[in-house]
Amino acid sequence: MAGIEEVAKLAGVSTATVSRALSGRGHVSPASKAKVEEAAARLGYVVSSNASSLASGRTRNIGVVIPFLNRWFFSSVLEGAQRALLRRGYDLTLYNLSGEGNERSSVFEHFLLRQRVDAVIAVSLELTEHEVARLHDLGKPLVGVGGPIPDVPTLTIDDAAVARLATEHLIALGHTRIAHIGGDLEFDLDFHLPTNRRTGYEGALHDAGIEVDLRLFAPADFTIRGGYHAAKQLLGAPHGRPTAIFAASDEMAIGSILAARDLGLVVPRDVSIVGIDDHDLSEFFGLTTVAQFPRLQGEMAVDVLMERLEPSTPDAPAPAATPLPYELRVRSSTAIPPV
Amino acid sequence: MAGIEEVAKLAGVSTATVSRALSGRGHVSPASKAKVEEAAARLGYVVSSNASSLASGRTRNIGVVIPFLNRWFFSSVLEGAQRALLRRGYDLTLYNLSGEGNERSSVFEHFLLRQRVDAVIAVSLELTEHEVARLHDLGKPLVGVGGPIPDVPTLTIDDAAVARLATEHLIALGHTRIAHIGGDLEFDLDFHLPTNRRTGYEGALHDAGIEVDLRLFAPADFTIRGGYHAAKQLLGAPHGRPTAIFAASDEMAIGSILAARDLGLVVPRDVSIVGIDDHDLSEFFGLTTVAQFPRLQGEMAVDVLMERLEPSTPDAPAPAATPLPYELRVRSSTAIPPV
DNA sequence: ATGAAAGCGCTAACAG
DNA sequence: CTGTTAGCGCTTTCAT
Repeated sequence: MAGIEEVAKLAGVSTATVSRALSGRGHVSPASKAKVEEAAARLGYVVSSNASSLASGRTRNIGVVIPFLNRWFFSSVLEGAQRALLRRGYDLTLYNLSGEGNERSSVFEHFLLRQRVDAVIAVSLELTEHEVARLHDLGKPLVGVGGPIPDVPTLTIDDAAVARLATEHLIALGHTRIAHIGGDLEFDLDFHLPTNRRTGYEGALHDAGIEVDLRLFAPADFTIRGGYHAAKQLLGAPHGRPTAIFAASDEMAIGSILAARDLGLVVPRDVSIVGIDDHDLSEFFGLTTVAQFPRLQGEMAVDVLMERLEPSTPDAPAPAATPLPYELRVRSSTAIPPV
Repeated sequence: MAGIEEVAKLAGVSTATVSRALSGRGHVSPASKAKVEEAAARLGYVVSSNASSLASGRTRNIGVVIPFLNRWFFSSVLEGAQRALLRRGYDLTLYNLSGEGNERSSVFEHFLLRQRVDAVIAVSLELTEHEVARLHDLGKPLVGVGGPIPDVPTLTIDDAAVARLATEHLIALGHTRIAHIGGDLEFDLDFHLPTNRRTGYEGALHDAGIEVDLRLFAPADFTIRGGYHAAKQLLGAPHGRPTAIFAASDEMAIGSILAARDLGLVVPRDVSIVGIDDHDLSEFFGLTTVAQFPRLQGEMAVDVLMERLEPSTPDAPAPAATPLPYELRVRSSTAIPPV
């Protein structure tokens, strides 16, 4: 493994110049820069990130703390963040908190503190004040994705607005008996997404003069399976069956489609179904949904961090709570209600 | 941020003792060890991984190179590896190669070489000799998961045996017209899994005296959607329809179940379907499958690496190609063939 | 624009 | 079992 000294020798300059030429900080004449680059390439030289970090205090590494890896939303955010970081020459160190609670504390008490990361991205995690403070003390910027964290810049879609849009789509088609499959309480603890979506749903009904019928609400766990069971309850009722279901996630909506089929109902003729996400599977199922763009959210989180780590303009405007895009995608799971 | 010196002062010992007490290498009296730990806790001291790495040459960080994040197999392997590493106090730095080809080369030419990782786990990646050599030169152990890499210890299920087991299950039920949905060529380039599974399938047929009918093979892309379309082809044939389908992955098998339903066929009465994986969704669909355990595979990969990084016994036995467990899970998608 | 040299914070001989 | 000390490989003032 060639060191900086060898590169310096080969290029006929000092190690300081090599460092400057390769990192881009400080001025170096084009001539020396070329010589250094050529020498580095010839020797296959790559800076040691440890030595560099120790000397400079910057690691060029970002920590991403995330509760799940095997769910569409989370893996998509992760993918977006990874891409954006790689492009900028940053590494991504992953902390998955899917296990029990003590993993969480060890991540916050040890892993994140050992100076391995310059900043952290917390995905759908409600951090305690103490956790935030700990990071803050170290001067590590923190940005959240999905689920607001007090005093921390966070990227999160407007869940109420998204839910309202989905519901309004059904209302516009003429539906009035619109059921909702939302999150159960357990899910609401971590981030208030289910509540917010439900609020949007109820708001839309209310504005349309439709009374909210509590019997048309069913909780589930955001999985296909959970959505299936919830929808069976809703659609199996002998009287007053809803003509439409708004599910708080595409996976639950897909479960609802399958439940409808098993009950002999034709979607969308007998029942319309709409979800939120635009999950990978949604197109296949012809699911109408409100798309959110988690990959983009991951990328944007990186953008926000970079602006704080390497401000392009001195007056870095801290985007407090950037609104994120979403978009209704009408496919074949929604139609006018049965006559 | 407290440093080692302050801890040493507070504990009344030298920095060397602090280092030894906290890292566990070298002998320290229980008394000093206790004092050091107490002092460290009081000051909220955590070693700087950079300084430690630079001085010791060990980073306590493992690189994981993986082609997808949003597929069940891959995210499960990742999750397993992450858990196992966290438990041992290691970090995991992620390199996702899902983008274009140049991401791959930059990962191998720069990221992995900057001394940030002690070792790398390559998931379902066929590395070039050059890539392997590059890592080898740096003295970085490398272990593969899924898909053999020449001269590198690799954890991979016996795809042929797994496929054979699935097929034999169908044969034992009395099926003789057994179709196979396998990978298309594109998939075979990276790791020969599709070919191996097909070989197992054909071997089982052959041993049972059943002739392989090429018309009963359909390629797909390992997704639900792909499996759906392939199965429609297979099951839509007016004559000589297969009575069973063996899909090379659960996602394709699930697609097949959906296709059968759309064609008015009842599973398993009219057609039996079996997959490989035991995907999260398989139980919900009642899919009979051969389970593999990707989370375990990720954990085992870490075990193998640890044995090389921190040998427990001097005579570290390099496990060349550990066979991995798999298990037939019979559910409700397979039955005797229609009369 | 470039070089000399002083560390960054810790670990690992080496003594004792 | 513990302290002393010399680096680990690079970045960054401070001069020039």
